[in-house]
Amino acid sequence: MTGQLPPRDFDSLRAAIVEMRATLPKRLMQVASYALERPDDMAFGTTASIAQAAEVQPSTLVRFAQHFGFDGFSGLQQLFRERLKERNGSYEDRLRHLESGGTAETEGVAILNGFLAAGHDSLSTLANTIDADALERAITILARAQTIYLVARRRSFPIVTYMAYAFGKLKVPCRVVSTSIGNEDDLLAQATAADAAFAVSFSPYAAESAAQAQALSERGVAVVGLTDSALSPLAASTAVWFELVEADHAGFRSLSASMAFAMALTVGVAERRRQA
Amino acid sequence: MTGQLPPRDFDSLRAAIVEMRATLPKRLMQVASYALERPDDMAFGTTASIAQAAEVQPSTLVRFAQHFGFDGFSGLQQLFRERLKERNGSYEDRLRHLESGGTAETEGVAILNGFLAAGHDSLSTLANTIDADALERAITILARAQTIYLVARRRSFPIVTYMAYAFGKLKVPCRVVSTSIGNEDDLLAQATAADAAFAVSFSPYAAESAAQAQALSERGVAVVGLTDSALSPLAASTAVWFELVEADHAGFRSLSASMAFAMALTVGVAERRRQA
DNA sequence: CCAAAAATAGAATGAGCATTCCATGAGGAT
DNA sequence: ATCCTCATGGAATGCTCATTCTATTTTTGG
Repeated sequence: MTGQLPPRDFDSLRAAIVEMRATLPKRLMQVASYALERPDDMAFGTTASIAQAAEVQPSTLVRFAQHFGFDGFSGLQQLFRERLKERNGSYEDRLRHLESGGTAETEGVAILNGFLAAGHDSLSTLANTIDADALERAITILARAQTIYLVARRRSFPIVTYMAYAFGKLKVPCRVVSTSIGNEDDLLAQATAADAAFAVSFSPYAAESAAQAQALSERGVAVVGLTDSALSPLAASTAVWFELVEADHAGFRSLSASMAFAMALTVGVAERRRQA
Repeated sequence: MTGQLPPRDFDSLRAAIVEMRATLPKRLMQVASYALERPDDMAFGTTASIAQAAEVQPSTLVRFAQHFGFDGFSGLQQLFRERLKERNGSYEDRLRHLESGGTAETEGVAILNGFLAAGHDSLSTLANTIDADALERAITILARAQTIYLVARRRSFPIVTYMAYAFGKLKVPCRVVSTSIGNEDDLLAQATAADAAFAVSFSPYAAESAAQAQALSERGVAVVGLTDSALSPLAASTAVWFELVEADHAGFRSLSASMAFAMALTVGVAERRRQA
């Protein structure tokens, strides 16, 4: 490709990269990923700083640029700079475009916008209602635990699935109390007062989740709860619980705020354990 | 002014310039005018190029910067660069606002606010980048399917878990291609051209997801993809794919926007099927 | 399994950069 | 009028940058 004309703008470059995806050598691919992932940094950085961030050699950046027909890295970087400038200039344009486009909105986009609006609402509500003390206590409880038991069903299940994934990455021992073998009770029987649990249950409440939270609580295992109402059966048997109401769109709720909360709790716990 | 602290952001600088308007020497005034008039060029230019454009000496630019408390021109230029970045996404803006406003903020709340800001940002980005046509096509493909196969691993797994739950409620036949029995291939072997699949894969991409999406695609099953980069191995074997980049907080990403998108797609498909 | 080709890492290089320095010029006070 | 102060122009400087070069590793093709 070296002999050809270089892409004229950022979108062309993007297209060229996508097209060559299959044939691009390893390191050049690394640069390509970084370039598309963090275009702002590409615009401002130097070969040295970008190379370090992308974990390649500075010379690789030059080879990458030449691979796409540029003289050197500088020519490539110009594309990223112009992109930033243009984004700025046409900012109002884009807003207007969104507004006008809003009239000819397809049904799919209308639904998506509904969920996006609901997501914003949920996140804002959570920001305003969060109890800082409760959050600290919850982090303390979970950070102290030997093993964290994660209890959830149905709609709440994805939340603990994600937490389990993140905890795993962070080397925090946890177990999802799940049911494909049907040995949940055996699993829970292993929990001791040195452990802790995190239980999630949204309306309509799954009876098992509440029952398991209660069982754990009675055996001296501290339970942190996440639910959507003070009347939730979960609230009764938790040491700390949080109320989180996801805004709904047309009767359906997404998990936008719950996921943000779950990640905050997960990272908070890992951070606390790291400090200790 | 030379001894004082430099302005922290572009607006502060602007205010400082306006305030000193009367007492600023002639050449420094010239620089000030140029800086406010063409901030983009200030962000990208070199002392030489800017000096020429503003019709002053390079050293005047340095003196100008020092006059406002910076070490040199580079520190001043940083303000103009950050201004350009922030215009694009208000994420960092908001984070800094949260930082400055939250005086007695506990660590847990700080982390949560980070994820909330990231969530808002992700949702906004999704709203701005969604391709309405692609969404309609995806809904059409999935609505026509006899059975929808859901492919995802690791971080993406909670998304399809939730979709499976919601599809179940909505009486749309679907199957999560998951692995506790290890019969994934047998499961996929049942898929025909009358079916369709939805595959999710975020970096770092799980090889199995991409492979399964490709296998399905090769057998005539239309695949709708959700990923975070045009370079994702998933993009190669999909009939329609969406790029969704979750903003991160301290290197961790939540699934706020992904969940909103998943629900929009789910409800959109159910709605389309109801109409047909 | 080997040879040829391509890709890569890392040091070397030269150009261009921000910055400093100093001589000169302008303006105001005594 | 003469000094003093501060702004200015422009050359000098040292440093960082993008780029090139070469030895080595990895990949490709017979």
